[in-house]
Amino acid sequence: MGSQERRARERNATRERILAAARDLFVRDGFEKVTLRRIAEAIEYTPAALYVHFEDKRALMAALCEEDFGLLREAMRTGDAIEDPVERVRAIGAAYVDFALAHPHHYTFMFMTAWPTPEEGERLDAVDETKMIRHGNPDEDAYAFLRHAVAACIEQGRFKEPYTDVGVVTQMCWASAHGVVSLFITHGHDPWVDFRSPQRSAHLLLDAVLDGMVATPRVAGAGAATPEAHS
Amino acid sequence: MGSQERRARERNATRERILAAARDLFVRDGFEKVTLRRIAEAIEYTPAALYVHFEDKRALMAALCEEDFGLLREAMRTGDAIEDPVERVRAIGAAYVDFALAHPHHYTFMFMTAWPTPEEGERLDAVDETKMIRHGNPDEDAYAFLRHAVAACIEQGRFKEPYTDVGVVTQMCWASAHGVVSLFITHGHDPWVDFRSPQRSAHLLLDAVLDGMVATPRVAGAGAATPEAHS
DNA sequence: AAGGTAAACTAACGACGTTCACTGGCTTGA
DNA sequence: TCAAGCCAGTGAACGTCGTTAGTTTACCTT
Repeated sequence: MGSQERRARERNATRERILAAARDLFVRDGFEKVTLRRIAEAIEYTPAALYVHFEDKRALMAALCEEDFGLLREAMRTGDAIEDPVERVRAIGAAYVDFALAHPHHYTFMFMTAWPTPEEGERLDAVDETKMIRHGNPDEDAYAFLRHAVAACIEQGRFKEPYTDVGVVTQMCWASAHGVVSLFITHGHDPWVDFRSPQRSAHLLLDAVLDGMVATPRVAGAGAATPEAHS
Repeated sequence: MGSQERRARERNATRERILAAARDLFVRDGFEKVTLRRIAEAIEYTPAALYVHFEDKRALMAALCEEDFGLLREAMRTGDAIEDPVERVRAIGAAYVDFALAHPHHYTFMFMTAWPTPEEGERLDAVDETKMIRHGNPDEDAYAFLRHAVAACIEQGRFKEPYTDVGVVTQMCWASAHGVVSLFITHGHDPWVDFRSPQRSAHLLLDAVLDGMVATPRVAGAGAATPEAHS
């Protein structure tokens, strides 16, 4: 019977309707306005109905972001074709920044929300696998992607000492992009700080960092270390 | 009569007791565990009593952080004696990072929490002055402090093109420190990212950035651009 | 001693996430 | 064909939260 499949399809459809309603509120009003009751109301359901499709609110939000963070993964592959690893890192950073600024609420949720640390008691057992994967995977992907590009830089001897630890350098690059966009998201509209274009700041910062790390800043290379490349 | 003064003193004392109880919960359990009801219970008061001393929860939290952020201001003055402006920026960054890692909950609240943006309707009138000052002032101070050091660098021609915009360069430096510590705070304990010492990463990042911006990286100067200065 | 002031209390409101017993329509198998 | 069972969704409640209005209580002033 295809009826089972139809049921599964219907189930998935309402799941998607829930996520769509949530995304609607999320993108428009931000994280704290997304309420199970509001989501339910939007699709003319009862709040309790959402628990048929998601374990809890956090799982719902995670699923929502996981969907949209496919875009980040895809965007970061922009640099795939670039053979020069330093330029690839630069391209990845630019894509990352563009994504963050295009989806500030998602970005806030995924990269700027400190989840309650597993409280001593609840270790491997209580924290079930799906939760870990849901939360960790999307950006692990992105992280691994950046790390791979950084590793290529180091393997080719493009970075001088002491910038030869893949983990540390990856975090430095990540932090450069994250630092600019997250500051802009939280303080970009504060009146007391004259915020310029975050894109420009981020590009300049990544340029400066890479310029500071490359072994031979102004040698033939591939034009890798000329900050004027971005305006 | 000194009775008025005594009343004021008593009033201030309970205000401090409230803040102390809040800080206790805050430092130990983090932001979302700090509840007006819990604070009140800790000092054997009723939740409603807190509204005699603070306008609302946010004002209470802001007052709490404002107190402790005096430490940040003080810590950042460490570099005051350093005459070389680039080195001063480096010292400021180091103090900033140390503070953030020493007070992660405070740091999260002040620099990583996106406040609800003034919603179109409520502009200059609705958002009253005290709120603005309470929120903006502590880190504006720190921001102005960093900005001043950066301006000295630029005035002395220490940074090459295109790193000559005080605002942009200040934000780049700020973002470098903030990027590392905020990533560490949110993702430092995630199993899927092998986080190294955030201090080391932050120092290296700031070194790389400054190294990438200084006009003549390896010239007599003042040893300003040797990343090995920090391990 | 009477009146005023202000800190603190009692009690409640509305909104939140979450739970649990239930219902009603659909699928299934005899 | 019809009883059994499954399961998406309901209704009502629980405990928590921030916040408010009205009231009490203790002290100060006159």
